Amino acid sequence: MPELPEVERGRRMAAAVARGRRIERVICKRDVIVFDGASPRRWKHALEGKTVQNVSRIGKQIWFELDSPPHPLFHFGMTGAFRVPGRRDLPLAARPSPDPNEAWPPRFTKIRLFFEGSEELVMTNARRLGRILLRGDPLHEPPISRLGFDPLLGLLSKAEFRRRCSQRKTPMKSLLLDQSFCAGVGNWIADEVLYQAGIDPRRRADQLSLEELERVRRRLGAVVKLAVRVDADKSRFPSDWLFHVRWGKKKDARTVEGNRVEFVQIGGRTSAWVPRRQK
DNA sequence: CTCAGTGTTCAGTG
DNA sequence: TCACTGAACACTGA
Repeated sequence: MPELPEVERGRRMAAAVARGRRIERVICKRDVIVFDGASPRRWKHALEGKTVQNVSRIGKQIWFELDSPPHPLFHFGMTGAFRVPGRRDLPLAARPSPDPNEAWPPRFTKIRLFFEGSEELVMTNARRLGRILLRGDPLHEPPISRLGFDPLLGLLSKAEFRRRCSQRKTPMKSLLLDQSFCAGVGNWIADEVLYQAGIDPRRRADQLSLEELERVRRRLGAVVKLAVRVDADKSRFPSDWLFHVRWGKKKDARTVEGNRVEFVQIGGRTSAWVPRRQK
């Protein structure tokens, strides 16, 4: 379930386990898709004995800075996640009491990293749309080099945001999802931002007024910041967010704040919006 | 059995 | 070449 806030939670979890520690052992599943052709042997060789200096994130990409290249880069896709034993990976409020029968390593584990101090970090990926890659200079190579601004680390200025939006004829919803424009936004964040900004998601980016664009920019910054502050724990998202009604089946008869929620396909993605509030 | 899905990429179109 | 669209990818869970 990874958009920027969930990925940032993953980054923090990984940092807590890995930062400053030496990688003692690596176990990789053979998966040509997720590892983009790299063999388990190559991964073992690249990581074992190295120390993790830092864990960084831009958009939905996470990478470890090791003491020497290549550096591992993780992308969760639609279903990926970091896990650590004992459900310590879940947000506090959502953490069930420890289950002694919990399967470990979890189903769909792709890589297990064992650190000094008996720490373990696992990445799972059920639907194999995630990627685990090695990069010599992660920041300056794809996929990271192709990313646009990260709304948490570097929200664009009003003028620059306006300038870039004014050259795009695509629907505002599609633009927000474009990782080369804005890194880390996914389907729920885009819908939430447009709902809070009061903008019809189908409207072309270049046709929003300056005042409307500024509302979008501000809500983008605010939604992401708040979601990260509560560690992507949805139960702590404000109760008036569209988020709480956008999921699941039975799309008819849903409301937020008494207003009807509609669903429409935009750029191939289901978009939830509220005609009464979004013009 | 069918279909949608918190993501990305790439071929095809104008 | 550019901007944009839609299908494909892979597989689970409803």
